[in-house]
Amino acid sequence: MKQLNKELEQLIEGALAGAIHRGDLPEFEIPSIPVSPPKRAGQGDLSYPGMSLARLARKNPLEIANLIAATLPEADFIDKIEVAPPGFINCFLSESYLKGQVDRIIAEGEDFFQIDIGAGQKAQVEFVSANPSGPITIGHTRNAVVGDAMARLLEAAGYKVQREYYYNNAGNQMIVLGKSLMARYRQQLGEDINFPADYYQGEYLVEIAAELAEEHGDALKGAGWERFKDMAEARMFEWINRSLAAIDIKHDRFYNETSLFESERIWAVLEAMRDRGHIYQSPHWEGADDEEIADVRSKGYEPATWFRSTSFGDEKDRVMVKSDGVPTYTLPDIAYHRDKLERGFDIAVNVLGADHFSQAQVVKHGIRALNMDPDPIQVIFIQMVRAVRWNAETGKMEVVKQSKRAGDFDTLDELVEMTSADAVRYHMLARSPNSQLDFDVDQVVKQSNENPVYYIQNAYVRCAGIFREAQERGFNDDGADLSLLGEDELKFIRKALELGNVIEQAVRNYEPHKIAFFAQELAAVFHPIYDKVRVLHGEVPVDVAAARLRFYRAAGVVFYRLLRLMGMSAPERM
RNA sequence: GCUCCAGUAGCUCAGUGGAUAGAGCAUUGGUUUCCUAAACCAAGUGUCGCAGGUUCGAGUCCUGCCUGGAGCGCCA
Repeated sequence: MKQLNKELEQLIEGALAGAIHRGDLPEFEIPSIPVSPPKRAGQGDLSYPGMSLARLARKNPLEIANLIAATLPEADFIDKIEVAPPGFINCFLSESYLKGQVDRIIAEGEDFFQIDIGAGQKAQVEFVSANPSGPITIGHTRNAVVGDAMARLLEAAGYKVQREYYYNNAGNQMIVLGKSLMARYRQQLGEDINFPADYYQGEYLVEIAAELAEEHGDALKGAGWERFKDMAEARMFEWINRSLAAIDIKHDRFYNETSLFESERIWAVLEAMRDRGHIYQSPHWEGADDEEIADVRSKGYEPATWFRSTSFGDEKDRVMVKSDGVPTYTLPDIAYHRDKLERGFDIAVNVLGADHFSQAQVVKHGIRALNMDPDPIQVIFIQMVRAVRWNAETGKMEVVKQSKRAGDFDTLDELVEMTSADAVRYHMLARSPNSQLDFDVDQVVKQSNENPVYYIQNAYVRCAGIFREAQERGFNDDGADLSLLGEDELKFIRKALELGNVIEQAVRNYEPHKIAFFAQELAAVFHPIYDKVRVLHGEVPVDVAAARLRFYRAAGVVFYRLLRLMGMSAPERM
């Protein structure tokens, strides 16, 4: 389906080129100025600010606008062009074109506004990537929802998309996880043993230990922490997948951090960086001040392996391999991203918590140090999530304390249990990733008109309801004459046709939340029409009813598409 | 101290350098012989954190400052 704003931009640019060619305007490079829907009625459906050209064309903006309007070629979607001071060119869409879109929408179905800015290029979205040491938390959930929506939008924009989870199953944390489970298991067997403060404290390890004791009795008594690590990891992996599946999220690939160790790729990466002169051995980094040096001395460190990331603009150099010979998290992370780029992704979106900002910068420096272009790596930083709740006594929003007491929650599982997968997805998505998110527990729990989740889904339900009823009455939209549609229906079509641009903006700016706001806006256009524009009613002539039924068929298609883009279900009934 | 994010209606937040700044919730009043009222209609609320600057035009861009959050580890 055409993106009308793009079409109009091209027509205007063509008209400008013609005017320059004829000498009506002086020679200048035509800038790309976006056409957008104006805010007010009477200003048309698409608007181009001709004033932007005044300086370049050295001409009165109104004159320029008039010149363009007069020479703009005809197009099937344009009804008329008006010029408004100080220099807007307002385009009114043709009614017959709009009415015809109803059939186009139905024909495209689930591919409604499948655009092609990706042109089949390979894109990857790496998201969640939570450490397998505990359940998916409310923070991971936001990451999951944003990442999956981004993947769906990239698909809608014509990219081939792979969803990947970087599975941090290497490093000290996994050792601690294994030892924690081992200690819990022994406690289950009745041993009175110390459980250190730096072990994983969560109740879930106690539960797993209890299951192990049930299954194996004391048969695992002599097993080492490695065995417990493997069992803990397997359970965590299964748990994480189950939690994510509950909100309809599935990764195509889990990329194990350990594979980078086993294949020795991390060492290859380190050597490649060393060959280019970015690696050195030292007890402290080259730019360390006296205080840092004194600190290092007091700790008695042997020399470590440093990456001179300051060459790429970093504020200090970073340790790649600790003095005990164990790599930091950063080295495999760089190796991982090199691998991503070598797999040939044109876009590699990385959804990360804002607390990973510095780390992501270092990885990009590392990629540059390998003489590779980090440009395909695009990072969406997600700001913090807090669960909040209205306190009627203080009259303020309050942060919900994370606790296991009834009513409070801090995991995805509990969140879904208290609300619903759809509610979680919508509310986590309907916010700019750059904004901190206050997740209002009570509002999400409410299943009423106070909740935009159901407002949007109900639009689809209503479309489905009309069809159910029509079918029962033996009525259909065969041979519908779309010219019988009225201004209300056209209003919906106009809004629905903005979807292509919404998808493009969301993809180009890596802002998947835009789709959630658009869905809400479109539902707000739909519901008043539903109340007003009846199909199965005695006073509606049969031919008009058929046209309207076809319209609601198209509306249903659009809402289905939107709900799927957000990863939400499209129920036929509430 | 440095870096990043945010500050817009009572609350939670949208807002492509364009026209008279928007939505949901909350508040108030109304609507159903008709496809599910989880809906609709109507009403009110703004120093867009502050001060400068750029521009024909700034909530949006630049500079400085204030407030809140995140980061600045031989953790992952």
